Amino acid sequence: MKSYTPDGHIETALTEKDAKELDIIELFFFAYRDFTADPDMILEKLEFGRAHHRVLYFVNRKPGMTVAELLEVLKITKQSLARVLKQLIDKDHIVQIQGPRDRRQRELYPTHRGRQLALELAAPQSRRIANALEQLDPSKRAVIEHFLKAMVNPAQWQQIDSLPKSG
Amino acid sequence: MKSYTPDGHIETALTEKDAKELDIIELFFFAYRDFTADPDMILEKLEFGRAHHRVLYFVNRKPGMTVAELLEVLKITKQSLARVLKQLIDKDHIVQIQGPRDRRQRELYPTHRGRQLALELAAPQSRRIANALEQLDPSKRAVIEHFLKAMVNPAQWQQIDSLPKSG
DNA sequence: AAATTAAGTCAACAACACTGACATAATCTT
DNA sequence: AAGATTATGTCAGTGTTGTTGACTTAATTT
Repeated sequence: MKSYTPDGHIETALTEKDAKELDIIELFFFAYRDFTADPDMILEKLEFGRAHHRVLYFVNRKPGMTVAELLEVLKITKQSLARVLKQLIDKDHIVQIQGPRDRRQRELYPTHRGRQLALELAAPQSRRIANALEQLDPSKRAVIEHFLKAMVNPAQWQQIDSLPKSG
Repeated sequence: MKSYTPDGHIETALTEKDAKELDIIELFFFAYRDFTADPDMILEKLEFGRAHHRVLYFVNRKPGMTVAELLEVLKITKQSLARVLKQLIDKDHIVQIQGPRDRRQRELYPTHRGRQLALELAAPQSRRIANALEQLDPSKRAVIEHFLKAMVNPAQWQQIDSLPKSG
């Protein structure tokens, strides 16, 4: 059914017959694109980028996190983290405190400003999610969460589970 | 309940009480991180990046797409697309054909090689999704699709709807 | 005392995005 | 037919976010 042209190019679209789950592959792309676009606009005004957002987010979710833990979650190198973290510290969004048990470690905490910004950045994302869930009946929430968690490598579920629940 | 320390840093974690849907915010982050990691490994060997993947994907999904259409979907500038597209053309994954109606346009088509690579890149992503769905009963598939579509800006639903269905 | 670990730093580099300016060819408008 | 607009391509410069590799410092472990 794949139609070839004289010069060898393909005119037939790739569809579900060729590869499964294409619809979800592209929905995931579009959803993530728009999901990140909202905070990006806020960050631009502060001369921060998406990398700053990620650091700020996780430090707020787990205050006292060490540098090594953060690197594990973000899956980037310490040199890459260094620049971004330095800027967040300089602009008084995060502070580093020498680890009490092991004084080589640096525990990361948000300042009041850092907490405020994290909340401001979370707001449009919460709104987008709440809006998407509203169109579903409440029992469906668990389905979404289960699906998303199953999309994550099981080896890293521990990262998710280590974050605090609603409390 | 927010506990301040003498020097002003915050030790209390950000939780659902402070901002809604945090669990889905972070699940979305982790899921997308791992979802893109699989094709990234394949691309590395070919000296391609994630940008090449996105171009190749959409050209395969809608052969004959023009440059302008692609820019709209990817939300990048033509200068940014140029480099990546040139490399895909040089390495014989995509061809450009002068538009038959409007000869200013360049219609983009995958070559056989380009189709093969698109399939190879889609494979691990399909597998990951199929595996995540397997743990749910089949009726739940529609719930996921509905949720993901609702996460996309309605103004861009037309981009999703313009892609070919299984047919 | 020696080895290892946590973190920081310097330097070079690459991918992928951006802005602004300009060129060419084709189409549309008047 | 002339002029304006459109689709694409290209050149040059810049910024963010990532990489590798090498080295330092201080603290902890062996």
